[in-house]
Amino acid sequence: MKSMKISDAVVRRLPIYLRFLSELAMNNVLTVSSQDLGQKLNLNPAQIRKDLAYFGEFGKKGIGYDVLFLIEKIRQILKLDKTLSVGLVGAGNLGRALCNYNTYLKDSMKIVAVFDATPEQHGKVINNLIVQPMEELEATIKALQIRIGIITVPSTAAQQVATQFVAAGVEAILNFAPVVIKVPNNVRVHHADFTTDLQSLAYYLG
Amino acid sequence: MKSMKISDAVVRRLPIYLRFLSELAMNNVLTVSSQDLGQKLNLNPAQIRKDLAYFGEFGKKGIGYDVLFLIEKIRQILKLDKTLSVGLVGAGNLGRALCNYNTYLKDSMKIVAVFDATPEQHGKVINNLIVQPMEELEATIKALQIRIGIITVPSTAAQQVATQFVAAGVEAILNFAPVVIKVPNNVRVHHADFTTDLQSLAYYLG
DNA sequence: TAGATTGTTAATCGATTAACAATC
DNA sequence: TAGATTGTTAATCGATTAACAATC
Repeated sequence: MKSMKISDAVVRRLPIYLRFLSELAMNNVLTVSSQDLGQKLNLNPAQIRKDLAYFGEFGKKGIGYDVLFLIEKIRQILKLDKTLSVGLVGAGNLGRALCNYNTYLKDSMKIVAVFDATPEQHGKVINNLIVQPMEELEATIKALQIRIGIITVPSTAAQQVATQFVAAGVEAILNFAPVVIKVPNNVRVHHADFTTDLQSLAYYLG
Repeated sequence: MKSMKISDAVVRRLPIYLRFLSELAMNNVLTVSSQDLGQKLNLNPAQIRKDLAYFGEFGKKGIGYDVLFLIEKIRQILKLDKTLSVGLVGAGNLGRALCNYNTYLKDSMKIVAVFDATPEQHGKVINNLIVQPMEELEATIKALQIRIGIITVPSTAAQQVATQFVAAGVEAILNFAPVVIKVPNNVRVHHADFTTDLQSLAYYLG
């Protein structure tokens, strides 16, 4: 069980469970069944039970899952039980917008440094963060122990930024640039490219 | 072949092919093999051939695919050969950032209307678009024949906006709010939620 | 022709769902 | 106890990959 390989599909559902569970907790709901969860999240209850069972026996037969307990467990699984530092490169419109999500991400993650290649941006303040030049990227990432990088630069610069992130020791990258970037096997990349999302949507028009 | 059901996984790769093919075209590359494509896009060549073969015989044995021809075909498949009108609700930081992608989306899609619930936003101009009140949503969507909607409002308002979109005749929705929204079966929703992307990334930290 | 590459079938792999004994 | 719901196995479903004849 311990060393079983968990599929990405499972991992990507965990934050969705977490979010809904947090909402339940805010409403003082104490327990929830896989049936409830499935209904609210448009997922099969068996799938939810299976997803959670990969990591332990979190539920009680006949009762369901304790909301607060499950929140704690999923936080641990996702390594969100401590605050993770995030660095962002690209202080354009999108980058600045993302910086303002810090309040939403709350305790689990925090964007702690912003970089940009254009000198005009340097020194500008975004949500209490000072935009730094690229030359300071490596030193800052190491000093602040940044393990996750966000890329919001134009496509043409994305690969170069990814390479710099990796060289500085970043372990995971969220890439918003509409281009496939390549990194070593030990670094994880997720693509958050809304242009491809939009284009694939068009296929489903009647 | 004509009525074969294409999986979402396939549809979501088509825009990625399209983007890279456009880049090749800009560099005056005339043909490309599935091997080349696979290498550049981190995909299996057999998968690429199979994806494309769902829609027709676009390649030439021994040669590969004609770049311009394939671009045209994928545009047709994705219904991107004519300009699609897009409406956006939520003129916050993220919404404003997305409006500036109009130039990138070029001919295939265009955000043509922006709405917001807060009166302070009404009348403001974003990238040549005037922010309209929600009361005008339905009339504007019908008048401009908007078929795709983007939601960039807070989670608490997302479901309501989705319902309004559907009522106004929108056929596909890209939801940036970190919440699962429900729509009728004939409407397609894609979730573009970077907070869950980020949280699932954390799982892969060493 | 020889080499390259497609389109497609078959094999493999993986993910989802159904079913149900265990049990709260 | 009776009803509800888990954890898990088995069945199903679907997606990816390998292999190769066809052919440019």
